Amino acid sequence: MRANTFKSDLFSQFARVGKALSNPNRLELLEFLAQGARSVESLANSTSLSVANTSQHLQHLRQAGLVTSQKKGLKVYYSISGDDVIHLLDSLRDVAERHISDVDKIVTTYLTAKDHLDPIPATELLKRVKQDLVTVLDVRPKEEYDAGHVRGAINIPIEELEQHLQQLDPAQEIVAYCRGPHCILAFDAVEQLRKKGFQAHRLEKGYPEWKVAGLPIEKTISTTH
Amino acid sequence: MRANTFKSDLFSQFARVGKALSNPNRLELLEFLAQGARSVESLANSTSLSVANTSQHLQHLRQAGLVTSQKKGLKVYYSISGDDVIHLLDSLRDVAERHISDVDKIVTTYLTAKDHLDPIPATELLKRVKQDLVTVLDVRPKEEYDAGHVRGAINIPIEELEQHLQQLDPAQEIVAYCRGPHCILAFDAVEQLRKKGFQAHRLEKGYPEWKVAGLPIEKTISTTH
DNA sequence: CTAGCATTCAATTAATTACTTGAATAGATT
DNA sequence: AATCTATTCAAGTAATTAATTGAATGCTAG
Repeated sequence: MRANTFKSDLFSQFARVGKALSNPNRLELLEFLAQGARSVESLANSTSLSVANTSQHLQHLRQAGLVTSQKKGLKVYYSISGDDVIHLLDSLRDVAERHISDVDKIVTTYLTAKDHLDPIPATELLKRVKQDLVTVLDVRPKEEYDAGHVRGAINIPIEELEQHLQQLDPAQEIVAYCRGPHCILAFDAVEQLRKKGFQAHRLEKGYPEWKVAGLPIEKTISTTH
Repeated sequence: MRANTFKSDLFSQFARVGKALSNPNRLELLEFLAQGARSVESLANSTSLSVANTSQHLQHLRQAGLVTSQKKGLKVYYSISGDDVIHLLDSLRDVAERHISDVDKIVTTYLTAKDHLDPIPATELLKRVKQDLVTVLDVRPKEEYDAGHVRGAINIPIEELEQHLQQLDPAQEIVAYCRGPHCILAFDAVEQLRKKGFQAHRLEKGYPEWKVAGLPIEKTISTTH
């Protein structure tokens, strides 16, 4: 029957994308890639995976159409295929957050702060930035910041925050962001900053969402090497 | 390390949703459920699955938060958990369509018509409806039409289309829709109608997308039974 | 053109998943 | 209370998936 094989062929294709999203390690790789292109080795170092295993997962993702790869010199760089993939990941997290009660349990178990630290939406941040009311703080590793960040944001990786507090104006509100709505770095940063007396908030989502919304970004220019 | 178990715990939760989307049969069940609530038996009849197997898949979906169940009399009715799930499914299909070349291959293999039969977007249909320029045709089974349909649409299930052509005004444009952007029913309907000399087009997406966009719908009132 | 490096491939093992079959449960109907 | 009906549970098999290890490939730079 024409209609039935068409249907099952199509659902099998859609399921390939679902399969790619069905492994926690692959989801972590996608979150890293959403920040910018990365080599296999670099990804393996950022996760707890072996290089060979990382490579296999990346190929799985590529076959599902979620990432693309490009060889540059000795290294192979993987990137997210498009903005639609960022939206898909956002949708996935959104559904999980709304309908799986364990997600909320995990967040409240690991984070002491109440009501998720009052996240502020991107549009609101943009407004305050224009009035010069806030310091925007990117707490991701330098590598990710360099690959692209919210325009005007300063970068203090979370591990260095305590040592570099003097870079921050105690009189001005701070809005911290990182990789996405559930990335712990910004949560941690806000907690630390509040303890030190700063007025700190978390950006509702992360850099990838800011970028695909078409909001202003900038990159650290890298010289050819 | 606090951050790492938080992260892997969270990604494991998100992966549960991915897992639920990783099986073609579950995706088909979700597509049916997106049309309206359905009993296990009814879903088993609409698919090629046994009742026990259908039940297991539905439980898998429920554990991932994608569907909810409610017992009414003898039967258990399953429903989509929320609009966010419809968006997730749309996002999934969108990514697959854009980045997996096989998807386009399948569509063009099974469908002779060129450029996917000129789909018209929902906003455009709404405009033409207001000017009374089109007949909106729902070609899904009556059960799905009754559970909810585009306001003003008439229902002729695809198998009955050939016998009921006299219900359609040959002078007016026809826009056909069904379960979603890749549902074959509307493709078939447009093909059939064009052969008979009608000016027919396909609605770009299906009923679930129309509904979650907040566009006007209506339901067939069912008496209690 | 050889040595070194990043990535991929191939083979294996352990774990998970899909589906079938038949029995069990929990409500509704007689 | 006994029976019927829709769904779920439980056990078993076949198939798929994740991760490890070590070898192979394909560039690059000396």
